[in-house]
Amino acid sequence: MKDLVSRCPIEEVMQVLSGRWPTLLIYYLKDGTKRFADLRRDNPTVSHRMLTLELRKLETAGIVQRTAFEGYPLRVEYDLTPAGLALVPLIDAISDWWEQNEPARARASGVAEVPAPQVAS
Amino acid sequence: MKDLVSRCPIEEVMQVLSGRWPTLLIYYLKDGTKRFADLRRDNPTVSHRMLTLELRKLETAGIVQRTAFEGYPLRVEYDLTPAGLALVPLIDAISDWWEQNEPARARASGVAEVPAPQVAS
DNA sequence: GCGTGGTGACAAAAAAGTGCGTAATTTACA
DNA sequence: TGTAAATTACGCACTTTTTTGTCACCACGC
Repeated sequence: MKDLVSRCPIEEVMQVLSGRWPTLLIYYLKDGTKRFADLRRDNPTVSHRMLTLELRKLETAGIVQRTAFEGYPLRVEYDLTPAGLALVPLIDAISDWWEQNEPARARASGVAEVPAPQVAS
Repeated sequence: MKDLVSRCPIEEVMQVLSGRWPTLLIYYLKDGTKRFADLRRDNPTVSHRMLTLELRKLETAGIVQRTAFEGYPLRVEYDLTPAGLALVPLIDAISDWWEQNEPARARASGVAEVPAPQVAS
């Protein structure tokens, strides 16, 4: 993560969406407003440090809206922004693609044949 | 990357597509058959070790087709599989989404206001 | 002795987990 | 009634784990 800016947009998006959590968090937030503790309950394997870091990243990327309320006990709400909502069907599409291509994966992880053993010209 | 299998498909795809190289490699391969050295020339910053590792990953994921020819000098060709080709427009869509949401990002990285300072009930 | 497409060992760097502290209020319990 | 403890959403320092880079080496042919 040297520089946030790169030549092509794909590199930039992937800096945000790469990793286990970003897409998962987007999925959980798809259901509506969530609080920090809610998201931890949704996915118990994420550490609180990671969760804050990832949420901040999604926030600065304009995907997640963070709303902090004054007073104790603390209360912070997370929502998808309109941009974040627009991203959901795109992630869905990739998810569907993955499921549809399961047979292709099965084939690919199978035999590794040498298809055209060529003779030197 | 503990186990390759997880509950939901998104987690699985992201294990393959996460990182700088997977999507970039798919983009370069979109133009047609490429050899190992071609891909290194396309992106000089990837180390040869990373390139082999990433290509293997994409291969076992059924995205890339590897074709090795007998004889010296060695010759190995890489292509997108039909599944890989089907993935291209989906990545494109996310790339477009990213570009369209640049203004939203600009806003998000701006001020962080406290919207509703609530009084205790 | 360079190019080709790798593999493996080791080192550096990056990412992620762990545990502690913080604030004010609520609740738990003796 | 008093006090200890839990809750909430983190920040910070430290350690562990994972990822990535570097270098050397292989195979052969020109």
